[in-house]
Amino acid sequence: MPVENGEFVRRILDTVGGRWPLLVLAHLDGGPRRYRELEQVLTGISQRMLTLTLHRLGEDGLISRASFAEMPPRVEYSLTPLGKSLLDAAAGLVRWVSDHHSAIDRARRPGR
Amino acid sequence: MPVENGEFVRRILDTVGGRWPLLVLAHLDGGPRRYRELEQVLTGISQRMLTLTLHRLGEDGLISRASFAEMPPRVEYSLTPLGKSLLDAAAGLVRWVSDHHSAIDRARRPGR
DNA sequence: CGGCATCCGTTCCGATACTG
DNA sequence: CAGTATCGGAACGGATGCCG
Repeated sequence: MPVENGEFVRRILDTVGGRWPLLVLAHLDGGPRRYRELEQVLTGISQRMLTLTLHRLGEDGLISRASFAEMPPRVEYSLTPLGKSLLDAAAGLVRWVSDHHSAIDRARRPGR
Repeated sequence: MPVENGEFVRRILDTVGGRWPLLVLAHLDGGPRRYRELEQVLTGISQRMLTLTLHRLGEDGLISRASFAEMPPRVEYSLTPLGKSLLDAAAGLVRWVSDHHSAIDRARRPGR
C-alpha cells in the first residue's frame, strides 16, 4: 500500500470525501438521472449541495451532463467510465460498512 | 448496492472521512506504533489531530491502545481485526486512485 | 513521552430568496 | 425544471501552553 505521504488519501477524500458524492455516483449507476430525480432520491440534500456536488464530480470527469433544449428544460447526468470504475472500487468499502456497522455502533457513543 | 439513504455513506465518512484516519490505519498495518512514531511519519499532522484521530478510531473499535508503566512511559497503538478489515476494504479505493489520479488531474483545475 | 485544554481563523453547509 | 446568489451558524483544524 503506497501511503508514504497523504497524497493518495487526500485525493480520495477530495473526490468522494463528502457526504453526497458517493451517493450521487451510486444513484447514477442505474442509468442517467435528472436533477429533480436526484434531489428527490437523496433525501435531505439541499439544492446548494446537489449543485455543488454535481459540478465537482463533473470537473473530476466522474459524471457527464447532457442538457436538452426542450420545454420544459431537461438535464441528465450520467456516470462516465471513470466514475463507474470509481464506484466499483468503492464497492468494497460499502460492503464493509454493511457488514460491520453494528460493531461500530456497539463501540460508539451516541453524542457524535 | 444498498444506498436507499445516506446512512451507509455517512457511516464510512464518520469513521474514516477525515484527512488522517485512513493514513493512521495504513501506518499501523505493519505492526504496533508509538505515538511519537505516528507523529513523525504523518508529516504535517498536529498533536491535536493525532490525538483526536486516535481517540475516534479507538472508540470505533478500529485500533487498540496499550500503555506500559515504564520509565519513560510507552504507549503502543495497533490495528484491531476490525480495523484491519476496513483497511482491506479501502484497498480497492487506494488502488483506484493510484491508477486514475492522472485522469482527474487532467480534468481538475488547480484552485481547489 | 504522551498527551489535554483553550483560543481562534477557515471552511463547510443548510436555509432562503431569486433567475434563465 | 434546473439551477444561482447570499447569508449566517456550525464544525474543522492549527497553534500554543500546560500536565501526568
